[in-house]
Amino acid sequence: MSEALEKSADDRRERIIRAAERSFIASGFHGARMAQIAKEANMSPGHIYHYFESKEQIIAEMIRTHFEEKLETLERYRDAGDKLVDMMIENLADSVAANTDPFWSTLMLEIAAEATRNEEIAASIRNMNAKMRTQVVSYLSASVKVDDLETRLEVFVALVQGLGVRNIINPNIDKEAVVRIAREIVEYLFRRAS
Amino acid sequence: MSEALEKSADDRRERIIRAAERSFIASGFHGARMAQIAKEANMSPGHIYHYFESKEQIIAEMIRTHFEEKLETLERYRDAGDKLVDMMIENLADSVAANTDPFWSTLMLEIAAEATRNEEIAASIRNMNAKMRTQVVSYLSASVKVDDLETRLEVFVALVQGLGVRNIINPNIDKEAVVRIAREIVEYLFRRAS
Amino acid sequence: MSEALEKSADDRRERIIRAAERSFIASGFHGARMAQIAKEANMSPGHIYHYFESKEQIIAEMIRTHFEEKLETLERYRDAGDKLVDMMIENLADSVAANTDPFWSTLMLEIAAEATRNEEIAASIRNMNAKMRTQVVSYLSASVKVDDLETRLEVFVALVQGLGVRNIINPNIDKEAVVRIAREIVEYLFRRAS
Amino acid sequence: MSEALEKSADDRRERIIRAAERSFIASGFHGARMAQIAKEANMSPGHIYHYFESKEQIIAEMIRTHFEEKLETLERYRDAGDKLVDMMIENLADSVAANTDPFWSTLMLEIAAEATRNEEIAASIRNMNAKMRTQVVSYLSASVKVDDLETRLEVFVALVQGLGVRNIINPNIDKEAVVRIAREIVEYLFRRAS
DNA sequence: CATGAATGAGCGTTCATTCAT
DNA sequence: AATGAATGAACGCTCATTCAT
Repeated sequence: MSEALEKSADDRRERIIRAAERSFIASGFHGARMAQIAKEANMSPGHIYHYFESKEQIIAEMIRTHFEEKLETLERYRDAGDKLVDMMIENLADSVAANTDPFWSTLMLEIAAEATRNEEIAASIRNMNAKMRTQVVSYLSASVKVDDLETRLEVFVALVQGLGVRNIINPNIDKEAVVRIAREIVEYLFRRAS
Repeated sequence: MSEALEKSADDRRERIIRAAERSFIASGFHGARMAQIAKEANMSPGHIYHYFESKEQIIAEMIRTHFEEKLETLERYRDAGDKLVDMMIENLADSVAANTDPFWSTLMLEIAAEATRNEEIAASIRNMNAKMRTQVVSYLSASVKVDDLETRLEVFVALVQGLGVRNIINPNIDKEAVVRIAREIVEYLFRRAS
Repeated sequence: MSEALEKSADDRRERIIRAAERSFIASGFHGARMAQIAKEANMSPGHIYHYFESKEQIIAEMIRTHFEEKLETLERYRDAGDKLVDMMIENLADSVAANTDPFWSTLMLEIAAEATRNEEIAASIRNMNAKMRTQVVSYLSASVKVDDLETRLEVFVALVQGLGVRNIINPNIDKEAVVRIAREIVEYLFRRAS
Repeated sequence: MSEALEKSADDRRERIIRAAERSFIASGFHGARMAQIAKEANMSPGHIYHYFESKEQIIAEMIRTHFEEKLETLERYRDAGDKLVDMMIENLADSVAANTDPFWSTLMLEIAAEATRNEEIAASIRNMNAKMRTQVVSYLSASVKVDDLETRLEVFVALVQGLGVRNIINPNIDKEAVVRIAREIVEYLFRRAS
């Protein structure tokens, strides 16, 4: 019973976070109203406070959840060995698609903007980003032998995330063409370099 | 006299926009209070409404002003001819520095986020961005003979702006190393391609 | 069985009232939360509503209980006869102590304040106070022969309860010295007068 | 101009405090709603916050104002010399009337109750009460030569304030008769003692 | 009988905007 | 033109009460 209840409580938290996410995407962290989130979560505003202490906490937890999911996604590259760059190139279309997804890119924008304002969240993001970077660098370093690997990775991530921002400003970019070019850049960054 | 007054009114609008910009950078579009903007502009809150109809309008106008300035900046590349890519490469350190400047990148984030919420602003941004793209493409097309030039330009801009976002999440990136790598990417995009 | 259940129900009501009393003393009528009362009563918040219709009703009943207990206490003076004033003087230290007890005086304050707001409670208090006064007057009239006995009693009660209020404002009063003086006032009120 | 403005601001604060006082008497500190206070003050809720930081601050300031007024009232006894006790006896009817005034006694109740909950206010009240006590003791000590003067004063104040509380519980007390008896108690406390 | 999850009205407070001067 | 006092709608959040189990 206790376990069932716990699961249920986790479900509720999950539901609230997902509802909040939708609201945040639609209205921004500040524009999203607790009433709106409650409605999205099929819940009364008051009840949300059984699971979260404040709107602020929901934002923080949603961000954490997002990064954790990203981190898990990286696991699939763990045992790629020297096929990692191949995989990256193969998956590049997916990566670009994911980053230019209007929902995700909007959310990333909100998160980054929040980080410039809220030091607690900034610290948490820096920390989680460092974990991800360390992980990917460790995977890559097996096959990519360059001393500026971290910088190259940062450039790669900047490119992909930058495409997300550009897609907001100009949604007409030819994604296929972009992927074609990006692929060659990845080759340059992680293959010709090795 | 009428002209003097008009000029004075423009000065006031300009002063308000600059004040708003500082406030927006410090607190975000939503977080900036009209009272704060008024103080920055050395003006009473009420008086701002002689020059702007709403905070929303100030935001819109500030964004427009920003893009206009960017557009003007591009003018200096007008007569570069086939030296344009050289110039871009030469100026890359400055471009990266400008885009990773916390003030500017924060503002860019706010602007992009606002565009996802406010269709009027989104349209205006798309329009001004198209102008800029057209201009740069026309400059570049003289020396860079590729059929996917627009896409390459988009990739370049994504990279540089992406570095701005990354710099918020990870302010420790080695900018010199980044510029070194970015330079080679620009070479690849616009030179080897030619 | 029905009787056992009834008794049990009364026990529960009693337990709730005691729990409420503790909460009211700690936080005031308004400040005490139903959740807090429920916790004190080792009961779920919802279950309290099987025994009381509302928080308001708990307050009313708690006040009634208090006065009933006071009334019962007075019984011990019933057969004092002409020793009653002696007893009052003897017990004065205890009376002062009881009235300056922070718990009781806080509660008295809350009750009096509530009476100024809630006519139903005010009426109930007036009624129970009248009963007490009648009782004490009847006991006293045996030995104290004055025509303004009721007034003298009221003055006495005012003094003792007033000490309770003063003790909140100035907790450093020398209670022994106060009792010494109060004793002489009681003598004056009920003895020299006789 | 600056002085006129300042005066006006003080007027507003005064008006708010008076409005709050009426609301507090009617509904208690907690029961009184800012909207109600605003209405009483002929002001919008928002505007109150130009003059006070919070409801809490209004309460604190109202209490302070009250004590200051009381303190000023005491000034008239400053030069009474050995006529002071005569004056006290003469003014007793007024003192009792003032203390049994439903508005004042209700407010005193709220203040005392608040002091049991809010240490900041408790400290402020203790402090202001000490000032008043010191002042009256200094006036009285000229003519009343007893070593327990402070205690006697405390007993006197307890009696008069206690009558205020009693008057809430039993509004039918014969005030004239009470004053007659109280007068003799005052004589006993401050005259026979000398 | 008993729980505690769930509700939603209503609170104190903020702030873009308006208005009197 | 210019001020800043004034407005009031709307927010995040609380908590007495109800309801599903």
